[in-house]
Amino acid sequence: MEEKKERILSIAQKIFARFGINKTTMDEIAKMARMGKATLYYYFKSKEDIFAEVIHKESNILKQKLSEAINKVKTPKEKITAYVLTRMKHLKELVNYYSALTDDYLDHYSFVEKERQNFTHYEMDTLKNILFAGNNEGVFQVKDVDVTARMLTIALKGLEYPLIIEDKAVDIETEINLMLDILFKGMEKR
Amino acid sequence: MEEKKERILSIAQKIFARFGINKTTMDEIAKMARMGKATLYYYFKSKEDIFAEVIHKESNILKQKLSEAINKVKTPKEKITAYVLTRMKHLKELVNYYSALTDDYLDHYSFVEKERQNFTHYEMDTLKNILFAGNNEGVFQVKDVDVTARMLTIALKGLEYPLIIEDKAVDIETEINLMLDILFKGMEKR
DNA sequence: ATCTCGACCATAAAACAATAATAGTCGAAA
DNA sequence: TTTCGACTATTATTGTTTTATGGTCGAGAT
Repeated sequence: MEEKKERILSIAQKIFARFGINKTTMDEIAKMARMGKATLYYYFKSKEDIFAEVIHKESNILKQKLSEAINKVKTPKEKITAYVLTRMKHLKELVNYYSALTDDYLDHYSFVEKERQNFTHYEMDTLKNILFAGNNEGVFQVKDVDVTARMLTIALKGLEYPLIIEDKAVDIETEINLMLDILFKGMEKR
Repeated sequence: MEEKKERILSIAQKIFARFGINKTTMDEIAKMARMGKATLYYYFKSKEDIFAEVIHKESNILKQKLSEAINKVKTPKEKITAYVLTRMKHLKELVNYYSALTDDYLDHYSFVEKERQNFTHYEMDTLKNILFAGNNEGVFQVKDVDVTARMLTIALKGLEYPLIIEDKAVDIETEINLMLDILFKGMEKR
């Protein structure tokens, strides 16, 4: 029954978010889901497997939110702005996924690596498409779309840092907008 | 005798670089310096103290290299390029300092935090000065110098990541130059 | 068949004790 | 002023026992 699986996943998601994969026990998940531990193994192969699915779910949520945000606006500039802001906004909410992307101790799980690559791929693809469209519409004049897309992801990576330490003195959204202003001016056709 | 202190520091620097602060013993340092362990305590208060001075020394080396690189060229654009490339090039060489900036397990040492802040301050100051000069010379037209400088540091922070995993497929220097091209275009007066 | 679980096992983690390493001190001496 | 051997108090390591936990199985419920 797919519905039960979902229930387990959403419970596990919360517990993982709070304690991480190591400090979360199968008994805990089972108890919270009001079922025997053995039952979990009827629906999932292992603890890793549950975690992997949680990560995957969160990853898809983020991708969906990003795609939605992009489609809601028209111009390439708006799309990039929407992308960056949406990414910032939702990434920290998806605790498990975020920790999968950043925590070193999760490196050795192959599914984590797979999910990371998958997202990087999506991110690069999406940004490249926007840049291409911008070029075609005559808004941008980006020579090397690949490099520029990579540059954007690098900048996004850098932005995660102030996001974590959440320095209240800095208004991240304003900051991002000013930063994008410069980037846009650099990419604009003239 | 200040010279002896220097000798101890430069020996400790090498050992710390290889084994980190925890796995380095005072006996080791003493033996390498061909002196009794107790003598170390004549020159330094503690092991932390030695490490702090090593960090401080490396931090100063980096600052000096950066200042040199900047002064060697004239235009603001050249200065920024020189800054970024010099930073990339030398940061990974200064092993102890680099690990102080990045390793979480060093967080609780107050001198590490102090050194981090100190460097961030230097970095922001230096970049801001270049941007100001660029504005005054009519090369740049940067509205908010503070935010732009912060943006540059964020981008630099993001660049550290591909630096660590050193993906051979990407030529970092070329990448940086292309990236700076866009940024310059965005900051240029027109 | 599909699903649930108690009882069970093997392994991994925690707790503990005993031992060894190590940071740091001190007084004597060069 | 500088050096260091001998010492101590702490911290880290190692080996051992105990506990916790991931995962299996077969019996029974639906």
